[in-house]
Formats: sequence, structure tokens, C-alpha cells
Amino acid sequence: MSDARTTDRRPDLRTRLIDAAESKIAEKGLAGLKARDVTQLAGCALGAIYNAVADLDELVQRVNSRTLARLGEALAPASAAATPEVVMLALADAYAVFALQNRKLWSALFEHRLPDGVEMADWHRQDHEVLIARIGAPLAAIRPDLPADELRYRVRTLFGAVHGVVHLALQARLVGLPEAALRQEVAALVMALVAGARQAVVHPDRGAIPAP
Amino acid sequence: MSDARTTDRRPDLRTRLIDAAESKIAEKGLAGLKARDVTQLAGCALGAIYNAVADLDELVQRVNSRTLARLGEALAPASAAATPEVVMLALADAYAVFALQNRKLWSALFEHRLPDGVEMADWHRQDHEVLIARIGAPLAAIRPDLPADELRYRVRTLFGAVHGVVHLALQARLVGLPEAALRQEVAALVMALVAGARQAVVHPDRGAIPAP
DNA sequence: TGTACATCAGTGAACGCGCGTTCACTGATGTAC
DNA sequence: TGTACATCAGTGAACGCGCGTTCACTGATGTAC
Repeated sequence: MSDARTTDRRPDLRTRLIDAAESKIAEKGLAGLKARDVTQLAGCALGAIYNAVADLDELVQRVNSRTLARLGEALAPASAAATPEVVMLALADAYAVFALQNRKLWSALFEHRLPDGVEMADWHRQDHEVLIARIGAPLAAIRPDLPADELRYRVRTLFGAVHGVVHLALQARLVGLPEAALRQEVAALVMALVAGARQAVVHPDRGAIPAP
Repeated sequence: MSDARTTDRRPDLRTRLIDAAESKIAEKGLAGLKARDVTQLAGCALGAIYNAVADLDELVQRVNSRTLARLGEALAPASAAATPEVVMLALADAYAVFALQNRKLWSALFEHRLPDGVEMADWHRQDHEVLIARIGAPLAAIRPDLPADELRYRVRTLFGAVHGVVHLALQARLVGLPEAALRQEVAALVMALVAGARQAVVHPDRGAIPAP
């Protein structure tokens, strides 16, 4: 049952397949991922995929999980900053830089759709939660007054805003927004949002638009 | 050459095909659009598509163009607001509401990818420009100090931020963010951004984070 | 008015291709005796 | 140490299906005379 083959060899090919899928996605994008390319690059037969992994979707999820892990590492230093405001700025900047340096793999995180009715694997969902928590912590520090569920909304909004800007910038190859400009825009965005959040605590009765 | 058939009938079937494609996308999403479904719904033979239109991609672009036109109409009233700040708020709110009420068609605007090397049709590109201009006008009023190209960046950032939040909200069916909450979040986002922009004019030397 | 002919929108069966998945088979490795 | 047998990772040709696009054909409509 637990002989040498199942414990030693299978993980090996599996890793090679994930490696291959990762580099194919990085090269061609998620839509350019083909079973034949992956197995050729991994140096095995076409059918071997289905010994190592349930199907191509699982392979993509494994790659995405790696990407999320690497994103997590890239964001980690930001959390060490002195104030929650600076943490937020550093997180957003690190996010933008990561996206720029891992365009196709980063895009794959959002492009991947499972067939109807199939749920995202649990371990993959948890990878997401970790990232959300990383954004939630500094925001909670800035807005200790917010109840937990409203905080959840705000985290999503903040993430969505930054993500949207980065996504739009990467998608429009025509415009060629330079990296420095993108990081600048993201920083301005987060500063405005953080300032708005801080102000809401200090003057909860006022709107965010200052009186003229 | 210009007999009754070419001028009267072809547009007729073409319209029916676009209608059919539109309702199919609204029902199943862009990925669920099939040539056979469209022709069946339009009441013509499969091959007739290629008399009316170059290929399925063109059909999608025609539908997207309609959607952009309707979006334009939905945003139009916002531009009449008294101050540029309120215009921005109204635009963003109208955008969110439109997206909510036209989920699949709105998503199709961003999901549609042309095959490698094929350019977006010109008339379709222009539809986009019009929308960008609608956001640019109030922002230019708030930031008359910005040079034209920086203004272009800011418009993209603003759009990207709002778009990102709305997109994320619509995508996550699980969370079930209620409509009111989404509009609330979008409003808060825009207020913060607009306040930050206004402040940058009044105190161009200060960052957006108020001194403690 | 009638007849022969031309046009071309519309038809739908057939084509062709990409591609994920299956499955009968092989051969290397391990176990029993 | 050898021999027979079992297992199962790995093989790759073949399957099967979805689906956009083509193309030889038809028949309604219009034109020429």
C-alpha cells in the first residue's frame, strides 16, 4: 500500500507537472494552457496527468495556490511598517509590483473559472482568506469603531479599488502606463482612502467632502 | 446594386441576430454564446450569420456597443448635477446600478477578447472614449491644475477603482453583498477620492494623510 | 402582360480542428516462497 | 539466490464532443425584352 512508488515517485511527477503548468501560464496566459504542452514540458505522456491530478482544473488551482503563496511572501514585509497607514500603502505598492512582475500568473488568479456547479477547492479558498486578513488587520487598526461585518465590506472595497486600478493598467497594453506612474496612482488612491477612513473616525458626523 | 433586398432585408436579419445574441448573453453570459443558439432564436439558418456579419466576434462587439450606449444613457443624467463632486458621485452610483441591473451584459464588455493580433473595431473603441470623457469632465473641473496627460491617468485610476469594487461585488455571489451596501461602498470610495483630489488643489504641498 | 434569365439572401449538412479525457497495454519494481 | 507473480506509474493512440465556419444549393424577387 505505502510502498516506495506511491510515496516517492508520484509527488515527483506531480511537482514537475505543476512546474510545467506554471511556466506555460507565465508564458502564454491561462487560456494558452494545453494538456499536451504541459506533459511535453514535464517530460511525460499525455495520460500521466490523470495519475497525478484529477484534471486540468486542479492543475490550474495548484499553480494559483503557488502564486497566492508567493504573493503572500511579497506582501509580508509591508505588515511590519510602523503605522497602519504606512502598512496599507506598502501593501498596495507591493501588490502592484507583484502584479507587474507576474502579469500572466497574476491574471490567471482571476481568469480561472470552474465549470458550472463545481466548487473551488477548500485549500484554495483558504489561501484567499489569508490575504484578505492581511489587508483587514491595518484597516481594523485605523477603524476600531467599525463592526466586524462592515469592516469586511471595507476590506473588499479597498482591495477591489486597488485591484481594479492595477488590472486596468495591465490590461491596456496600448496606453503603456509606465510602472512608476502606476505605483504613483495606486499610492494616491490608498492615501485618499486611508485619509477618508481616518477622518471618519475623528469626525464621524461629517461626510468625506470638506465644507467649502 | 441598391435594390430592395440589400437595403431592406439584410439590416432586418442583422438586427434580429444582434437582438438574439444580446438576450443570449444576458441569459447565459458571454461564454454561453453559441452560434446555433443565436440563429435559432433569430429564426434563421446557421449559415445566415455570415451574410449579416463577419463572424461571432463582430456580433459580440455589436452587442457590447449597444450595452455601452445604454450605459451612456444611464450615466447622462449624472452630468447635469450642480457641482463636479456631485457629478462624480452620481456617475459612480449610476455605474454601479447599471452593472447590477445588467450583470451579464456588463461583464461581457470586459470578458470579450479578440483573437491574437486582431484589433478592436474602430467604432467600438470610440464608444469607449465617450464614456471616458464623461468621467474626465468633472474631474478636470475639480483639478484644473492638472496637465492633460496626468488627468488621463487620474481618470483611469478613478474608473479602475470604481470598476474594481463593482466587479468584485458582482463576482462574489457567495458573499451576497446587498445592492444598498455596494452603492454605499462606491459612494464612500468616490467621496474619499474626490476629497483627496480637492485637497490636493487647495494644499498642493501636503500629502493626503492629515497631520496627526 | 408574359417569359426567360440573373441575383443573392437564406439554407443546413458537412467539414475540420482543437483539445480534454479515456483505456488497453507495458515494463519496471516489489513481494512471496 | 532464483523464480513466478502482482502491482501500478506511465504510455500514447484513439475517442468524442463542441462548435465556428464553409459551401453547394434553393427559391423568392427583380430585371430585360
